[in-house]
Amino acid sequence: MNEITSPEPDSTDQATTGSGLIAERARRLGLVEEMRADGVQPYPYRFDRSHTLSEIRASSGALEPGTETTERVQVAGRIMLRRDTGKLVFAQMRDRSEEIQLFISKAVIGEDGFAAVKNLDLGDWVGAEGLVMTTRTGELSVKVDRIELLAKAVRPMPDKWHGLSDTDTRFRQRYADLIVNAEARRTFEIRHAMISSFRRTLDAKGFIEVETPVLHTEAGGAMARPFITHHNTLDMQLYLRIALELHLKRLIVGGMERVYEIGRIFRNEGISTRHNPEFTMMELYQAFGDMNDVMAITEELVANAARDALGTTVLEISGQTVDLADPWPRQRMVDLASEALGTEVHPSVPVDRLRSLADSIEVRWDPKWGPGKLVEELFEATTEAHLIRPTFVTGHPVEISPLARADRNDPLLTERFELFVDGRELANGYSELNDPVEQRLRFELEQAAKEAGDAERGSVDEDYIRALEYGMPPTGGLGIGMDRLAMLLAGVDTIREVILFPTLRPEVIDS
RNA sequence: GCCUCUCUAGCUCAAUGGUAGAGCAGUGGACUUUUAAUCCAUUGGUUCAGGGUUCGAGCCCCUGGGGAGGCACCA
Repeated sequence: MNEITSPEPDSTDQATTGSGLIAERARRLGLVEEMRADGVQPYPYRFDRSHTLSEIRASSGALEPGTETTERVQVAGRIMLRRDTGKLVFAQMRDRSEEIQLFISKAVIGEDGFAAVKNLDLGDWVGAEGLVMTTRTGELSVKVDRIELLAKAVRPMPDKWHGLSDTDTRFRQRYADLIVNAEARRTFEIRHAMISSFRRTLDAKGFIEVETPVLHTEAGGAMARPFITHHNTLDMQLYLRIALELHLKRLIVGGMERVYEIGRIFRNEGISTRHNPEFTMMELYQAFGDMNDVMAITEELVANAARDALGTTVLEISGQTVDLADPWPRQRMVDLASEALGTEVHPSVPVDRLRSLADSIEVRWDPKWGPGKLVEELFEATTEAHLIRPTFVTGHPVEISPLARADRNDPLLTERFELFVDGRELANGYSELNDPVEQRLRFELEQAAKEAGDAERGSVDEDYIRALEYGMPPTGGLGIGMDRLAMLLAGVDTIREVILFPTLRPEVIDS
């Protein structure tokens, strides 16, 4: 785009008589000025709408072709298409709910009104008043006798037929994407329906929605590199949270019994089709329960969300037909890895043996890793990508699960599960470790690993230990990656499609 | 961070190393039942940026930038 720094006296005239974006914008701004000169407000303050477009379609969608009704409506929306046959203009109006045709006859609306219609551009917001009718081909329409510009679009819309396809533009200018791409609108409707369904399910079960701090003095509750920020007045370093877990469990200590939070968390790691630096997690904690209780809740939440967002629990996932309402298989991580490798995989297996197994399938390993981490790596390399149908993988090693309670039958494993669907991890939960003495030992192991150079490991959260010392009841906890669940329900293959404004490098915008 | 691909008009896309084009949008004209309306005419370009090779570069090479996919890391 041109600099505005060279305004020759006649540059505006030139722009309006030429073409391209500059001229197009100048032409439309010119129309705005003309309206003002005529005493018409091109950006009025409000409009009284009597019906949404879907309401009209619901009540009058079955009219016979060629019907004239006496039902008067006031509708508002954006002009998406225009078909001008001279003294009769057909315009497609769209609001949030629907699209309906405006039937604008010069004989009905009069000279002045018709002249104003001729000045409308695609993308303009208008309010229109008239009678509901159908054309002789049966198209439901509003026969307009009054029309008012509600907001002038001075920039042209993307291609009316092809929409926007450039991913860069779609994500940077999400507004334009939403205007022209119905798929994008549908995806975010599904996302909303899913989140709203979660709240209904949890509220019905007696869970209380809470909000906990985003700014943390220690980034705990998960293994991830945090974003670091700074508070000026306190002159202290703060971290953006990487999980909701530790604060929510403090609330269980406080006696709230059933809490959940749907919140944004931040991880300073790579970006991919499955990862955005900020993403939305739902975590819940239920007193007196264990991992089995929260696995049941997981199944219910996801099945309900599918029902509410899609009207069905049956999904096509990577070519397989899956009914989310069916119970999901539960398999131990060590069994899956053992089966895949044809030999026993377990944290009790000597670390050298596990390392050579890793070598045999070309999994790179770090000498700092213990047997537990190696078990997880072996599972991920052999099995994770093949878990298409929803599957609970259980029994993660203690070494990689510092906040989960040890398995009542196997001290090297925990009562933990992760839910995998379509090869992606979607949820994580466990029987929460509530013994303050053991929790301190686990934290100390984390801290030692961190000091040995593993930036993703944790440290000792003294306040959290103090909370546990007051006594935390037996508790089941769950975290669900809401973006990934939205991907599953919407059937899209990148997380950017379910995040309205995904993280991108800054754009250089010239004027 | 590494590898591969990609970037052309407002949008969607063409263009053997040889005059940068089309459709949509826009402009002018015709048309009172269209459905991406149609028909006639027409405006519009720093081909992401900067270098290089060449008689000649949108195209080949180098550097940089944006984006996408994959790997690594992770959820």
